[in-house]
Amino acid sequence: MKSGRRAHLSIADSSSEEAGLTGAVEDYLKAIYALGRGSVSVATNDIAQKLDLAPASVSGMVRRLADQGLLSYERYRGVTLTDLGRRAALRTLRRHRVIEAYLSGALNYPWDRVHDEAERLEHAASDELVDRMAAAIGEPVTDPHGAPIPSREGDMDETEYLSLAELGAGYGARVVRVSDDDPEMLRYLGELEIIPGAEVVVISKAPYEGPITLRVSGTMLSIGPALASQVLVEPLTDLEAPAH
Amino acid sequence: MKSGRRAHLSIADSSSEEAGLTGAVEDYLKAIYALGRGSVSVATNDIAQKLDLAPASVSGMVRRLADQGLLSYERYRGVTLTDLGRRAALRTLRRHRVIEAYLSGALNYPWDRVHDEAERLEHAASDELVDRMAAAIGEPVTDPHGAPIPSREGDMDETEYLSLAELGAGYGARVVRVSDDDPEMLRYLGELEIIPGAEVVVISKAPYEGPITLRVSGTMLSIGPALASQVLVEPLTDLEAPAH
DNA sequence: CAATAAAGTTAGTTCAGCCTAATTTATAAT
DNA sequence: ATTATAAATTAGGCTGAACTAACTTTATTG
Repeated sequence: MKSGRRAHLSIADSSSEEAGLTGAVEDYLKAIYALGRGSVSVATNDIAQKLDLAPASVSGMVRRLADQGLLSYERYRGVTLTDLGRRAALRTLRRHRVIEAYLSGALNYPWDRVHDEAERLEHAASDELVDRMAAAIGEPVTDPHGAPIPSREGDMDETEYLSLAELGAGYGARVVRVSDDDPEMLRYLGELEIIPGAEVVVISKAPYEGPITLRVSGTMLSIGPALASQVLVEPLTDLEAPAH
Repeated sequence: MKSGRRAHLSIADSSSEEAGLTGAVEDYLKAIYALGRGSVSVATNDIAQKLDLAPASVSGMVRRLADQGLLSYERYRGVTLTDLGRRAALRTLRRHRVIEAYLSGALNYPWDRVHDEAERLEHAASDELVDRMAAAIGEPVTDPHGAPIPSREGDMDETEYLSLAELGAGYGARVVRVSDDDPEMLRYLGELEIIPGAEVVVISKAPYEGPITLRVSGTMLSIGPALASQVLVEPLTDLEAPAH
């Protein structure tokens, strides 16, 4: 091999220079982390579905990732991130969410478009840039959709929340997080003011997957359970069964 | 080909979604533009050198770029950008320089590090992001090194400037631009306060590529011609041959 | 104007990531 | 225990973008 060459090794040397992972690898790790909440074993088909790839492609990549020590893998048995892989995943997650928060907070990006932009920038931004962004907007602890931002050291709040669909009629709750990858859904939720921090009260739930009626900032509205399940909430204990 | 697939086609669909050029292609176009000032024919070997690639690699890529209509190419004869190619190059240049200006202006990035960061981000940032950045810092017309930023429409100030090495002894000038890709040199120039906007007076020039003595913001200093040739200036007609 | 140097090109490889098609393994149901 | 189904894997191919080694063109110059 000629030594000084290779300005472009695809984008291999792009992002986290420290780690030297390609964008594709970072996406796999993120997906595996998301599916396995960090340590549970993940099915290759689920990875394929999440990344919109053919299952065969995942089999191939997963072997390479195992060779690189990013995950452990037994044929036909699913994969689990190693410590190295988990840390890399969290680093990418931090990048992604800091970038989202920055775009929203500093550049007034609408919340339904930050995800796609961050999806690309997360592979190109240096740690220094990400840290400067975080500092510039006051070290946020969540992204614009309420997802927790891992610390520089790789710790992340893993609290599990209830979804709005699971909340019983009569209960009040505060919205903590909404799913971030469907722009249209985000625009709709925004219109309804179902955003992190908002207080909602479940007025009623129709049976058989029927509509859920809510009061959100004084307004009544009802949404389907598919949408409600994408909204995570923290029940307000002091606001049970309000006058109705 | 399967239709809905392909989440990762390398980074092909990343950057200027409108154009769908890969990062490598954008780099080639930028290099060719820089070498040919837009319309002059450029030698493939020069491209190879600029991008730090083997000449053979350039031969291959250049053919593909010609197929895509981005440049015109005759074997053994060098390449010339087409209109399409030129516009793509200027789009990338705009991205690059707006990003540099933004990093410097909004995030306090030191001017010797903005280039490398922008080099990666320019392939990932959307036009919308670039426009928002430009707006956020007041639509700058140059980057932190004094290089002109192409307009959204693809026009760029192509004024040619004299280098400090070419300026005669006794003449005063204003620094308009310094070359941007050597961090160490930039740090040194920064220390000397030889930065865009600074006024310099050439006190004397030693013969045979000897040192050039300058006065910069009240201080005397001397630099070699190699460095001086990287500093572009605009002579101040009203400041000739100052008392000395 | 031939000899050589310099510039540029082909040919053939490699690697990352993807694909489809065919096959294998694991699981669940009779 | 066999068999159907679902999940996962191999096998084989393709593209983009690089490389080396060997060859061809063009340019230079005695």
